[in-house]
Amino acid sequence: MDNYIKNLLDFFYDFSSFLENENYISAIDKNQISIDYSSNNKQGDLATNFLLIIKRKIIKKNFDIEKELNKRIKSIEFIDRILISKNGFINFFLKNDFVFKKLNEIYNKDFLKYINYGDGKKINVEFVSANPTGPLHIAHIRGAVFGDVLSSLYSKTGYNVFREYYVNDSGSQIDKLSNSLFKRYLQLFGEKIELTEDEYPGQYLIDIAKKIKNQDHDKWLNSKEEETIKYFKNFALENIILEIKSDLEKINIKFDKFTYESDIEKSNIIDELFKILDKKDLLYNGVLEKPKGDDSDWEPREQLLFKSSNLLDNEDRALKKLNGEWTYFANDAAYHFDKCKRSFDRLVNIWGSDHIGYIPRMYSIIKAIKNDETYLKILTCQIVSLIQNKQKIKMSKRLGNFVTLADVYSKVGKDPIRYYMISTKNETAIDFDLDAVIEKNKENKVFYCQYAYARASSIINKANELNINFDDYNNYNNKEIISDEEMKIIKKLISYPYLLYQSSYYNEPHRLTNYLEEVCSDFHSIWNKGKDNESLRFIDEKNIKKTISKIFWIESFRIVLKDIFLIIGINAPEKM
RNA sequence: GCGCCCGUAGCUCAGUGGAUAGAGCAACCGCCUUCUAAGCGGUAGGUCAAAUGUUCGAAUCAUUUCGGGCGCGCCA
Repeated sequence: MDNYIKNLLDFFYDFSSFLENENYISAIDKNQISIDYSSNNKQGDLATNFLLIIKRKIIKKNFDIEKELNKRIKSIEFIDRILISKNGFINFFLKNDFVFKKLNEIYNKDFLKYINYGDGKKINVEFVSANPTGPLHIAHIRGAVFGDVLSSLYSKTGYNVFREYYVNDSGSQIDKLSNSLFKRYLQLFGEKIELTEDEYPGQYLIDIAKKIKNQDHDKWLNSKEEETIKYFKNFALENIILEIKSDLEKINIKFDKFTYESDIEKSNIIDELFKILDKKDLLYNGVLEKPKGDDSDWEPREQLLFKSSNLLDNEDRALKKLNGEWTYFANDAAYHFDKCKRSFDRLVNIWGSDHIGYIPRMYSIIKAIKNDETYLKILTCQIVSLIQNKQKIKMSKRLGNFVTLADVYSKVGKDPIRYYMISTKNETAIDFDLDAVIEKNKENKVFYCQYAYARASSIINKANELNINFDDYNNYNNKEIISDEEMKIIKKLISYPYLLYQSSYYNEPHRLTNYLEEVCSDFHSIWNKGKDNESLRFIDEKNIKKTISKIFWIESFRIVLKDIFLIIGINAPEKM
């Protein structure tokens, strides 16, 4: 949190303690006191609800709280004056000198010291983790971008971030994948063999089969079955994972580690975890209740269960399949145990909304291991529906009609994808109208913000050409040469560190794009005022003093924009 | 049936205890002899799904109802 906001909060904590100690008011919940940037800056720069909180708690009515407040507030050096509104808000006006001092911190990129809220802690962010049974499609992009931007945001706010992808390269889905690939290979040799309904029909497996044919020719037509299956499985996985990595790189996403489920299975980490669970009396052999929904082929069977209902889940969960293999959950639990052991201070998972039902059991595992309910945080992304020809497209892997990341990338490019995917709150389901994004750039606000950056850059370049030197800036009295509109944008710029803090704290990167659009709108507006009125232009060669004070905030504006662009992973073009 | 998410302008979405509910797109009217018009200014557009409650104050919290989405076996 930026220090002056904290100072102000502390002031009101102290003030309320004073009022309580003197029995002017009864005890209040201090957490209810808030300091916010005002939505309407005519009423002030910051506001607090303090008086509203204590309103009902007043004991001694003859004590003039406002008078006492006015007296004490003078001790805060950055407050120019306060204004108490009719409805009870206390509005603060910042001193101009202070505002320019904070702007100077932005200009000197000296603001990060206020937002070191991660304090160097190690945080592991697991995201995407799409099954390697096919290329990434539109639904995966959201989680990918969200996880990546959130990670950058954590870095920015002082965390030591580790990006990780969990590859489910094991289990029956992978067997189906290699079977599908083998059938495609056989088809290339004219064999009349069809995929079953639950196998993978996408074109990508035909392409991979062709690769095998080109490389090995008919080698696998008559080989030993066991060897063949193994070969096709590895070949499919290797190729698909490579493609996934390359797709992610297209939109600038890189991981520090890919962890493979098959490696977890091979290690003894599952046994290790189970010893712990057993010691805590959380394992037993039992029969699960009959499921709701479709239960046509269900029959009661005894199996190894995790007593998650004792922890944070509403029922117990299976760990072992009837055929003796571990369930997906057992492996994933072991994987999380492994992450716990790798000395991270926090774990964050980004999951698709289709895994929401799975959250309580994973929290239960972490609680069993760490006895800490905050160690792991699972965030979910709601689905992205694709709109084409004004209609929602139902995507299905089985039908093979999903739109891939590569498709979307080739049509709109990296920046619009990233910007769009991050500008909506992760828990809102979104409709992605591909036609609109392709046809009209305007539909995507990324260009609006980048254009503001390009315009600002052109000013700076021109100033450089004119050899205008910013060093004297702090000697000037800027009040007289900065307009109200410019003051407004400057005040928004100095709130940037607080924005970073809040976005990181609430895990909400979309706050960044909201802020961007606001500040860019202000900038475009000021720019156009200079078109109508020459005296409002940024560069005036006859008045270098005025020019420098304008350029100073424009450069600060660029610094903030570039900083945000970097976090959300888009380009900062100096020309458009 | 149960769990989670959502319902805000014609469309896509912000706002999630605070002041007169916002933006973009679409519509309409203006602004390029100009530091970049991918821009700006203006007009129009709202029962914040509904009801009740909590509160000094509710789009925001609680309860209920309606509507939509995603889940709910030993799949992954």
